[in-house]
Amino acid sequence: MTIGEFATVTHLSVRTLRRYHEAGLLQPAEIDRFTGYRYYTADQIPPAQVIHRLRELDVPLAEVKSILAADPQRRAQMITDHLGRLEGELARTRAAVVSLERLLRPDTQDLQVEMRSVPARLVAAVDGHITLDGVIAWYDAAMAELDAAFPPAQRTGPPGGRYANELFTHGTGDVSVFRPVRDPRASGRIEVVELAPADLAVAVHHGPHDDIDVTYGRLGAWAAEHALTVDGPVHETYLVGPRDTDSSSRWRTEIGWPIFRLAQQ
Amino acid sequence: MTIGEFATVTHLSVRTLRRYHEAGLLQPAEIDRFTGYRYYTADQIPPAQVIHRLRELDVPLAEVKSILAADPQRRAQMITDHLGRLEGELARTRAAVVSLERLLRPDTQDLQVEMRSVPARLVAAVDGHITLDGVIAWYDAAMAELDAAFPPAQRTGPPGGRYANELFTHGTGDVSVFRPVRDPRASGRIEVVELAPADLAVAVHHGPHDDIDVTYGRLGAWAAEHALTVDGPVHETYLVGPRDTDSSSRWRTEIGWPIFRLAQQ
DNA sequence: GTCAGGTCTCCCGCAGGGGGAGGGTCAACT
DNA sequence: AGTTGACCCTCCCCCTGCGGGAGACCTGAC
Repeated sequence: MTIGEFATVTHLSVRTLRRYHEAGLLQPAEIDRFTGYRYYTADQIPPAQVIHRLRELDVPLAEVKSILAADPQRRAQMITDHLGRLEGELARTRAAVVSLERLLRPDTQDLQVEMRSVPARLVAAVDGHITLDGVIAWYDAAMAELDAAFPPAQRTGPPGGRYANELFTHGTGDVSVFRPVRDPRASGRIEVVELAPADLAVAVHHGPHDDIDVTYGRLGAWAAEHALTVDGPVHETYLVGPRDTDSSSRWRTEIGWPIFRLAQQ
Repeated sequence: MTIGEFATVTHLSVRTLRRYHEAGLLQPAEIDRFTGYRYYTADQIPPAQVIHRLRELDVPLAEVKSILAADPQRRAQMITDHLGRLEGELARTRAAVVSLERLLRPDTQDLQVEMRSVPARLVAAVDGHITLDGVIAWYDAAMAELDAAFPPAQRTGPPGGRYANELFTHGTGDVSVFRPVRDPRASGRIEVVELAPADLAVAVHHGPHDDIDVTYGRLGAWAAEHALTVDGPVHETYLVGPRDTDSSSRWRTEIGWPIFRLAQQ
């Protein structure tokens, strides 16, 4: 079969077939050494269709290649993994829809902002340098480790986190989650850390974190209107979180942004 | 606010803000005429967040721009339209998953292929030149028009369609859907057309059309093994379709591919 | 005045494709 | 045995939305 006939039979475009050849996904059965013409055979139709389906699922070409090269069991695993990623994307899309709706109706109530000086304190913390996509998974794992190491009786306050601004503006940055506990000690990834003191502008975000950036924005607007500059990593304190309630609409997250030169205002 | 501060507050990257400015999505409140420095104000935070959400929903920048420019009612309509498209994508993704599973388990039964000479016949048809994404919507509308013009008593056989191969290989092509009826006559988009005679290789696809290309492929493989060349637009005949049953798994679609020079074999 | 960190513009990269140029090949006609 | 039109080849540029990095300029705190 010539490439055109093969394209007709598989419902792929000629260009796409050439690209798949170049990428090593689908080697033509025969290539004329003199003319460069690609010739395909009927038994290449099923692999072409598998590639087509995987591409419909937005599997990157490189991953398609390794899926095709893997044995059936490993292949099933890779496909399942990818479907899991699609699930995650779907959840994020749903959250964006909900948040967009909220965003488009005008604000009903004003944001309560409080200035607060936080002293230094010793906590059990897990640090990491991570990317924005992985922040949820990383957070869950780190917090689970802290919870396991320090049972409720030893805890002296709600857990918190510090997030470098580059995490949001560049997609990657330093993150730290911590728990204040009676007797902090290192174990596994957990370290004993002294949190630096800070002057914070503090507001509370109600509900799930899908649109927490709205509260960030309002807090930033407040700072701008008061001629203050936000600076340094943001502080989050999980007053009410997934470990405390089943309903994410009841979550309460305190957001604290270090305010530059607050003491000298 | 400088662009960096604004980026921190909105959780957008500096580069992205510059791009949004260039694209005319978000004009900085002030631009220094001498240095080119962009300066933003607090009331630009909400629009920036709306843009952020729309981009999370994969709305193209151009469309974001027109959404922002539209009045609230029209805006809501455009967003609803986009969510409809996302729904469609989701459905297609689900179909691809199901079809991929089918594809990865080996074929259970052979395909029955029949050779058939179809004589010319006069039908009521709707023609169009369409893109692959719009084929379902176009088909539904055209078939509804045919159904309305010719009530069951006047119909003399199942409806059908002809699809140019370029539709699949280049994403756009000529399509025609038709119904054989007792007394074809033109009205609206409906024309009276004489279908050209053809020599077809015919197979029946069972089930929904999500993986109809698998049957196409098997039919193509059959043709290749019999040293025949598929040529010309494919014929589909909807023996059992959505108008005949509630369960898409009971659909039966006859696929006929014109075989080149069959008569001289 | 110095100097680090911000900011500017401009160019290149990525994915996975499409459009088109310019030239060689195939196969069905006369 | 040509001719001719459809096919195929490679190569380059463009699209989207973003990131990386270079080189130059600006800002503001010491």
